[in-house]
Amino acid sequence: MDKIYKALAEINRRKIIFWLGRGELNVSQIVRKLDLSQATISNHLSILRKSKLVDFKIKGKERIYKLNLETTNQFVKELNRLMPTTDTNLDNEIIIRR
Amino acid sequence: MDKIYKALAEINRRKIIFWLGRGELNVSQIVRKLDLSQATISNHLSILRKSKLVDFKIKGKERIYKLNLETTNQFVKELNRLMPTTDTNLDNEIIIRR
DNA sequence: TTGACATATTGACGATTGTCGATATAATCT
DNA sequence: AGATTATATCGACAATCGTCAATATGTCAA
Repeated sequence: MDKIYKALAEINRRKIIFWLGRGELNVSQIVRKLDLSQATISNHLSILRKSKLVDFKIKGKERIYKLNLETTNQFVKELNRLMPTTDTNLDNEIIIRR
Repeated sequence: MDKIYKALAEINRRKIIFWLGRGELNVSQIVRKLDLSQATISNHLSILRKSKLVDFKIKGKERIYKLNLETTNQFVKELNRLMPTTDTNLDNEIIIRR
C-alpha cells in the first residue's frame, strides 16, 4: 500500500490516473495530455506500474496503459480502514432501488 | 487536495491518522505510540494540520489532536472522482430502501 | 538492412523530504 | 520568581524525488 500512497502523492501521476480512468491510452497520448518530456512520463509510468495502479498491454510498438481496477478497489477499501468518515452511510441513504 | 495526498504519502503520518481515528490524543501520547522524537512528531502534526486532516483543541498546556471528519469525507469523495473502482456500484446495489 | 517510430533506461541536477538536537514559547505548579 | 511540563520552531543533514537530454531497446515498414 505504501507504494500506492506514494504514487498518488505526485500531481502528474494523479493526472495520468485521471485520464486512464476515462479510457486506455498509449504513452505518446499521455505525453500529449500532460506537458512533460517523454522520459518523465515514462518514469511516472514506471512508478505507477510498480504500485500496480496501472497495467499495460502491448500492441505493435505501442504500450497501451490502463487502470488496474483490482488495485483501485483494494486501495479505496484500505483508505476506509485508515480513516473514518461520517457520510459513508449518508451517501447510501440517497440510493433508492425499486 | 494536493496537501492531503502528500500528507498521506508518509507512513508515520498515516499511523497518526490511524490512531486519531480511534480516539483523540495529545502530542505526548502520539510520541509514545510511534517511535520518533518529539520534534519529528510535531513536524508531522504540522503537515497534517496544514492538510486539514487533523485539528486540535487546547486543554491547559496540552494540545489534543483529532481527525477532521469533514476533510476525510471530502477526500474519500475526491478519491472516487479520481479513480474508478468496480465495486462502488455493486456496494450500492445491496442497499435497499422502501 | 536501413530508417523511422514508440518506449524505457541511464546519469545528472536541483528541489523537497524526514529526521533530530537545540532552542523557543507558553502554561502550570511550588 | 523559578522550575517543570508540553509543544512548536529552527537549522542542519542525508536521502529521496521530479525532471530532462542522451542513449538504448524493440518494432515495424520500405
